[in-house]
Amino acid sequence: MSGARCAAPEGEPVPQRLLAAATRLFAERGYDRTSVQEIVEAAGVTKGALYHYFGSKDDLLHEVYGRVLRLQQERLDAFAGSRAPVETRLREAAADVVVTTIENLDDTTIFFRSMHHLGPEKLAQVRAERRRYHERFRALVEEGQRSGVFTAATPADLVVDYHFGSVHHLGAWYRAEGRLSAQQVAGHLADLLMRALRP
Amino acid sequence: MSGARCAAPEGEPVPQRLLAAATRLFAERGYDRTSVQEIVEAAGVTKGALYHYFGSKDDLLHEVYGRVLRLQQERLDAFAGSRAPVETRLREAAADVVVTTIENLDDTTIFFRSMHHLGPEKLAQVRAERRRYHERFRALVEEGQRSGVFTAATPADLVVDYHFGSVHHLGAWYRAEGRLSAQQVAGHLADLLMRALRP
Amino acid sequence: MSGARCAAPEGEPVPQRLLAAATRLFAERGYDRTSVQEIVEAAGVTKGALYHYFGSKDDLLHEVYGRVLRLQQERLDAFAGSRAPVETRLREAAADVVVTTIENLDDTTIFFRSMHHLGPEKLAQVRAERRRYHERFRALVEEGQRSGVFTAATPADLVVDYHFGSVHHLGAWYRAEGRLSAQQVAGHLADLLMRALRP
Amino acid sequence: MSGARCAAPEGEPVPQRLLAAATRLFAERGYDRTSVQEIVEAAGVTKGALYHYFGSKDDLLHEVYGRVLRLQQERLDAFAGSRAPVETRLREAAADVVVTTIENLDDTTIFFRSMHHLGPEKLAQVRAERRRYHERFRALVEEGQRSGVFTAATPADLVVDYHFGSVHHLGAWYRAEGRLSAQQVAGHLADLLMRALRP
DNA sequence: CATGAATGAGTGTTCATTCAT
DNA sequence: GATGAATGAACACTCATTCAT
Repeated sequence: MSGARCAAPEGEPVPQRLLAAATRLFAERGYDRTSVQEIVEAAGVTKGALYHYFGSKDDLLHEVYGRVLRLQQERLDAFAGSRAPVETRLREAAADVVVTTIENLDDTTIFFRSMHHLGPEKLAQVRAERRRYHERFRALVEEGQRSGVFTAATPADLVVDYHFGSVHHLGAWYRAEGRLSAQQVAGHLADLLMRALRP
Repeated sequence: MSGARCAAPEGEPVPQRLLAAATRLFAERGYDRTSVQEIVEAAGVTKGALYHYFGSKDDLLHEVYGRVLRLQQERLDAFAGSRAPVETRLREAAADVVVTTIENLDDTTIFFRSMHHLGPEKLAQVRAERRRYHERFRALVEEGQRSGVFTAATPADLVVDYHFGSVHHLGAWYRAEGRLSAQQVAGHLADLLMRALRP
Repeated sequence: MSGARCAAPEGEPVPQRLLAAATRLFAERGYDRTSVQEIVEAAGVTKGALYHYFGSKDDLLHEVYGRVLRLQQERLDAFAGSRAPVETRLREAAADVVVTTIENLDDTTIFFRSMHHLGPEKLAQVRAERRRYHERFRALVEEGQRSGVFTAATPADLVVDYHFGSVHHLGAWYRAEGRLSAQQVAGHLADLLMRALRP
Repeated sequence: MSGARCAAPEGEPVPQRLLAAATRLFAERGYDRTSVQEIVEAAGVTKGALYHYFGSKDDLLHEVYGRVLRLQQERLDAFAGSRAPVETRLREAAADVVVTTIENLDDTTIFFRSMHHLGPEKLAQVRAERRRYHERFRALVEEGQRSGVFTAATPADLVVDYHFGSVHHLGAWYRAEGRLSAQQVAGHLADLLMRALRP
């Protein structure tokens, strides 16, 4: 009866097991095609346990978002805050967001596909954090434009949306078993961005 | 009974009214947050009428897809087939897909967000048409790379995914009432692509 | 466009084609699993045509019943009214109802399975005709019992229900492609009845 | 709120109440004239409760079948396995199936009228159990035919179908408030069978 | 005579959530 | 902390029937 019968090991704490199961299922079949029943079965717990730790189904979604937002914000802060020249900082940040997106492809796929299932106040919160991330990235572009190492022909926020568009889109085509590693893809996409910014 | 009480004018034929209502609602709140009941109310008809013309809810989605796929394929064919130099042809195609995406922002938003709700065989069909579109675009990039007017540093399909990523992403940020017109956005995004391809 | 494309030949009049199609479909999948749409498609006409000739879906059922009731009543009248000895008359009637049931197995299967779908007044009418048929048959049994050629140990109506039970049940097991012909089955069942009635 | 307002007493467990309500309604108006809504109202619970215990509407039907099949199989085993002479064993089995059919007339009426509403795999299972029952009964007939106490003029399976036909048919005419008790009917029908088998 | 678009009440089923234990 | 029976509103979809043409 006990032991390692289910995918989620009983060693890990219940909330983590629930979150892991939900993440996998949301990415596999989408938020609304996944029932709470399926999540608790995959996590090897009962419905009561889920509602003990999470207020609702979309709380789970919110937690997934929190995880990926926190991760990306932290990494961006690290790259942007270095003392390297701006083109190095932007390049590394641009490549890193690709790598971490691929490494957490489930989370980010869910992010961009299921946002609209959050309730209004959680959605507002997520959007605010997202905007902060965008602005931080945009500041790097603007810094380079002001100092002349990047062309100012294109408004900085368009540049940011251009790059992030391709990042969002990774879930639509990137396959781990494919020809290119995460690092190779990141290198190529960062190259494209840097070339597009040459004066 | 008569008059302009509902959003969908009674003058138009019922199938068009249904499709218009569905498109708007799918774009506003997503495919599965939209009930069939809401669609028929918005169109001013009854459920029976909907199922008289469409086999299922996801038939409506499929019709939206058909419309946008046909439109984009035709426009790409026109641009790609011209006699202009390859950099002109690619630039115009790249800008045009932005303009038509913005002009049909509801349809394209639905497209990229709700694809996974189609049944397997409809999904396969849509994906096949989508792939053809991609390949046509990629052929332009490769032509330029072979003739040396574009850099070959980045594989052509990555370039295409890079550009289309930003196109898919338009629905996430473009607002008609914003600062930039569709043409201006298209010009900027095409510039970014062309600069990224400079040798 | 014209010709013999559909199962129901266009040569036959429309009401007959409808009735034939309905009979086949009712027997195949039951009354409620058959939609009016399927009937008209199988008959190669439109819904309007059906409602032109028949007042409702259960009118079709009623017509099927009428056909089989009329047929069986007529045949029973013929056998019962002959001048042969009563044991011959009963035996022949008992065998004949088996043969005609098998020859119209679709109709009779529908009859015994779908009766309860008729509206109250049609149901009453069918039941009345059915009862007349039963009574006619019972009269033969009683005649033989009074004259001593049949045992009177079992009440005549139980005898009739015994025999008709096995007739109703034919649809559950008889297969045209099976080992026994309709006549052989009829012979055996009539034998069983006659032996059961021996004094 | 409390009290004896509904047919199903609140003392009994919910699944039993649902099954009892379903049995009664299926027998009264047939499987498909009975809606799930009517069943839950009769049982005094909600739809959610029904689907908590039963996977689907036809699961209810299947449960009814299971009950009657189990009962009849057990009783037949008891009678067939006794040490009495074969004519006694067959007579008692033939009479007993009539008594238990009458005592569970709702269940058996449903059985013979609604079988075809089961899904394919459930139907196959029920048919297999039914066939076992038939074969057990047929073995008794064959045993008597081999030993010469029964005539071999009629094939044994025809004899079995003859008798079971009349059993199936009981629901069509037997009324508890009628002239004959279950035992009396059973006696008469067993008599008919035994007389029909006399050499 | 016949059409087929349109109706509207109805179907079985799902599911996030609650709460007595 | 955790259970799982029970809720109740919502869901996509069906279909016999009607009626303007």
